[in-house]
Amino acid sequence: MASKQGNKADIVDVACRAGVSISTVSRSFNHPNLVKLATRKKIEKSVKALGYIRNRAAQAMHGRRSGTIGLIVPTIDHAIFAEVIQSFSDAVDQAGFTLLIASHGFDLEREYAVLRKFLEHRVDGVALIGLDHSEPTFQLLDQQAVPVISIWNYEEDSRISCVGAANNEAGELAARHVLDLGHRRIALVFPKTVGNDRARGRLEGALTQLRRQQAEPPEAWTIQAPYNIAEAKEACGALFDLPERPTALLCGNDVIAQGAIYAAVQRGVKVPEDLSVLGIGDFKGSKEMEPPLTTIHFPAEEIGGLAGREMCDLIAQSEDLKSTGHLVRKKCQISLAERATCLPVRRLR
Amino acid sequence: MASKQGNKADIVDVACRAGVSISTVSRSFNHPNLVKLATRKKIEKSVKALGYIRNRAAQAMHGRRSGTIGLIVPTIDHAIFAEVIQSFSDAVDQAGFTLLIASHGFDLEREYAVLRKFLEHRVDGVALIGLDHSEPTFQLLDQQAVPVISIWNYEEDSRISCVGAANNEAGELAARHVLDLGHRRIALVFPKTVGNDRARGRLEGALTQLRRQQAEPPEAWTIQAPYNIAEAKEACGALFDLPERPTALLCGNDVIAQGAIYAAVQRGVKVPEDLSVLGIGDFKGSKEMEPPLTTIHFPAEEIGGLAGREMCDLIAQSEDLKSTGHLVRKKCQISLAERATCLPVRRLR
DNA sequence: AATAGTAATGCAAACGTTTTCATAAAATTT
DNA sequence: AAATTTTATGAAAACGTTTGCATTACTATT
Repeated sequence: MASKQGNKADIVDVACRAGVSISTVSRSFNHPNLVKLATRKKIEKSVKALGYIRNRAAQAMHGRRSGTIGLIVPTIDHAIFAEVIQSFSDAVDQAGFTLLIASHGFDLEREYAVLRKFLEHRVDGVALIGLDHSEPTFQLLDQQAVPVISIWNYEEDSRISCVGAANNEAGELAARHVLDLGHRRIALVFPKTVGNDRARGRLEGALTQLRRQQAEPPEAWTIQAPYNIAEAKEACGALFDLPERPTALLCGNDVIAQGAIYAAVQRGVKVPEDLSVLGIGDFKGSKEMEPPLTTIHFPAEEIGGLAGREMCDLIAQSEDLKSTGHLVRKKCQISLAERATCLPVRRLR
Repeated sequence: MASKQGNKADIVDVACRAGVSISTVSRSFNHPNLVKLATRKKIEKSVKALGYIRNRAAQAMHGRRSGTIGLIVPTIDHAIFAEVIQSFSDAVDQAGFTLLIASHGFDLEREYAVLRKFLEHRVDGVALIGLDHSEPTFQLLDQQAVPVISIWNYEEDSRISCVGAANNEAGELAARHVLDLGHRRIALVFPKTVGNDRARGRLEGALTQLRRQQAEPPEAWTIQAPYNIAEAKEACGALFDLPERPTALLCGNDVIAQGAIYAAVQRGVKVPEDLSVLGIGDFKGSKEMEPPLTTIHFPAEEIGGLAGREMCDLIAQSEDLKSTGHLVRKKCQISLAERATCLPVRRLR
């Protein structure tokens, strides 16, 4: 009766009921080979009967790991991150970790606050999206010496370990493709780049490439839109309503591209005949769109999984603290996914 | 020097450096009004200097709350849940909680395992999606007497507290609409319903309504497709290739509807002229599609936010344990979002 | 049968906090 | 100026584990 009363069972209760000491109970969990099979059985029975659940908080207090990993993302509510979060989650889950997730809404100050909160919970490791973080964030990470990994971006001189792709390459690749198709009248739709190095890298890469070929777009053709269909559609609509229309549109990601295509359809602008549209990201469903979206493929699942496993490794290493603490960087390959929304320019008109 | 050495600062270190006892330091965090301003300043300075971060694990051990809430979802990688997860996260975040998230991939056994793991971490509350859970899950919840809430479904006789909408009503509403438009040749595309009461409710609601009007679809017209564009597109494509084609398509959610529309476009089947398509869910972007998707609106954000706040309330109540522990149920209203993918049947042909 | 070695267990200290109770100092009342 | 109340602080017990060390109970060796 007393056990049912919400006063949850305790290792002491388990020990009593099994007629052994608490040390033995603890050992039977952590080093089963050190306790006799018969005793283990007794303990197990007692655990079952009492509905005992171990208290990780108490374990964590012992300098043991908390068994948690903190993941801080700009937003959960997004095709972009959902996939990478899922695969990261699966990877660390497999290693027995529990995931703490928080979002900061692209606000680097909130990111810092969340990091602090995670540190209070004594997470064994921290994963961040991208490499753009506030100075206090870097310092805190450094000072607390917590294993940390950045997901999504690759940079050879990154300040922290990273697993991801080179966003500027994605931008270049995208620009090169439409350029190769003969386009010169090219417009750009990208989100705000402050605190978002993914977008910045892509934009810069694209711009570099365009400049190299004397095809830099006029100011009216480089517009801003956040990563959401509604606003992207609206922004692109305005672009299409301009007296001069580009022949190709480079979009910051696939969501923007989708918005752009909807805006085009709405106006009777035919994609790809009247307008080539290129996305970046290759989100789920982009391949199935009609027409299928030409885009730059990012191996989101691979990145998330790799990052998750790397995170676990980093944590394992930090355990035997002889670790030299050097950074690890993994670059994942991106590639052009040529589908149906881009056409050579000569076929136009 | 000793402080920088990874041997992280401790409340004792803080106390020493500030020249006060640890009790005072602890108090200055938890009951600031009980300690003199000057002392508090000293402590604060010491905290800053040492880079001290409180240890919630140690706090949690004291019977205090861990400050965490566990959220268990079928999958993160989904338009459906992303939105509700985000708003739930925001709500509990605002109350100072940290969110533990795990997914079970629509596997109720894994759900149980995850729940156990969360309980080991002594989460202050647990949120689940839907009301379909394994018996052991319910028992564990009950026995551990942890505040729990179910998100997404409303049922008046639910076994646990819930915040959500009535999925069968959504199904009925959807069916009624196409019926009202004069359709009789109606096909159904829904995901597997085992362990997914959202889908089951919707399907049953739709079927009930259709039967009521003698419009139950033939077996070949009730097909299965998971919640993902690629497979939905394929399944619907097969449906369209049948000798007889329905005039209306009821989809289990908006993702399936989108897949269906792509399959239609691919085959030159015009939506809505040749085929009316109705989604359920009203995901982000559904309104912006071309043509804009007619669907059943689910207030995902409202549900997530409400659930988050309710979760916090539940936790607060469980604190003063005089709480009678009665369930709370909140029903959110769904509604038909009439847009452009459904047309009255007489206009066909 | 005595001895050494090993396997299984228990005792008690530690982990980093919070909190109750006691005490000292300051402010208020008489 | 003494007595009382209030405010600020400290000492120590508690929370639920793990683990090093000590002890006891077996097994194998001589």
